[in-house]
Amino acid sequence: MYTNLVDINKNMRFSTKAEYGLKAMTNLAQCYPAQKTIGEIASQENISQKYLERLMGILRNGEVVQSSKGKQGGYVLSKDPKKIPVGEIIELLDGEIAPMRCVGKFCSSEHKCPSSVVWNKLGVQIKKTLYGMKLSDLIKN
Amino acid sequence: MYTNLVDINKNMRFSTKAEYGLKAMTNLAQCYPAQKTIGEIASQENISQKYLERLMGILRNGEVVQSSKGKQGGYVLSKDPKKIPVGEIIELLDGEIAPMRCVGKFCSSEHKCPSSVVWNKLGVQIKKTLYGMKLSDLIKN
DNA sequence: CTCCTTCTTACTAAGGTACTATGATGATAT
DNA sequence: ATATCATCATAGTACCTTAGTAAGAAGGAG
Repeated sequence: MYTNLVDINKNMRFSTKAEYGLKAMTNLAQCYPAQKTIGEIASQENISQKYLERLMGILRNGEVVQSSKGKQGGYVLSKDPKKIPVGEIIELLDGEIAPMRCVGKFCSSEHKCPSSVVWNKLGVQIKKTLYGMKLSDLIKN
Repeated sequence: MYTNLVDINKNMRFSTKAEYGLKAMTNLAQCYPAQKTIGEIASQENISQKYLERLMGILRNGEVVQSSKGKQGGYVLSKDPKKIPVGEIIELLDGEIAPMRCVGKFCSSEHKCPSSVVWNKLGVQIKKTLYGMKLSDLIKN
């Protein structure tokens, strides 16, 4: 028997950055258009506050949230949850979605390997799915 | 600016195991029902032979290929390429596809987080896409 | 018996994730 | 002003996975 080279897929999986970021965003969506502090979000979603600070920084650079400093500071969504696609949040945090590295690096357009069809088709599917869902679809009210 | 916590997505990407394995399988599909040695496949697809040996072992355990040892030995597909879904090969090599760990570990069925909707929906989509494609779809003839 | 294959385990370098630690910066209430 | 409370930013670390390499055992064909 092979030693467990394979057990459960760690590939083809989003990081906790995406998980935490999406949780924080849905949390903010639920109180939109009110604001909240990172401390509140972190404790409600059970995320390390310090780690979440960094993630929120990325989301702020990506302009899906706005922040205000100092006392009475906090975070707000910068748009209506109906207008924020889930895919945008995930790609901000995890980088562009591309299920395989062979995009222009190994497989150039002249020397395409047959399996590249799979990765391209899948990439399109994933993006379509994630950009079709909006933040507002994730909250019950 | 944040130091490049994020640059290009390394998550949500298949490993080279899946890449190499799929290349090897399409290679075998092209000469089906003839057999080939690992050495031939490795050099044609530009993969480390030793590494490929291990991957082929996984595929053999998964019963998508059959092997014969010794001189005149080699590998054959165990079924017609039309009957081998791409998803089967990938899941053998990379493990079961689940885009987020929250399947039964953190999010139990009673305490579902809103974002789990995303991961579940996406997982279904990905599997549908990958099991819809057969090995025969990847070869031109 | 000796080639030529597949089969198996053990090991390792490089790199990424998921944080923690430490503090700077800035707004507000007193 | 100054204490307080929040965001903003950099540096460092423990752990784990990937993507191999190294070394050889097992077994069939001639």
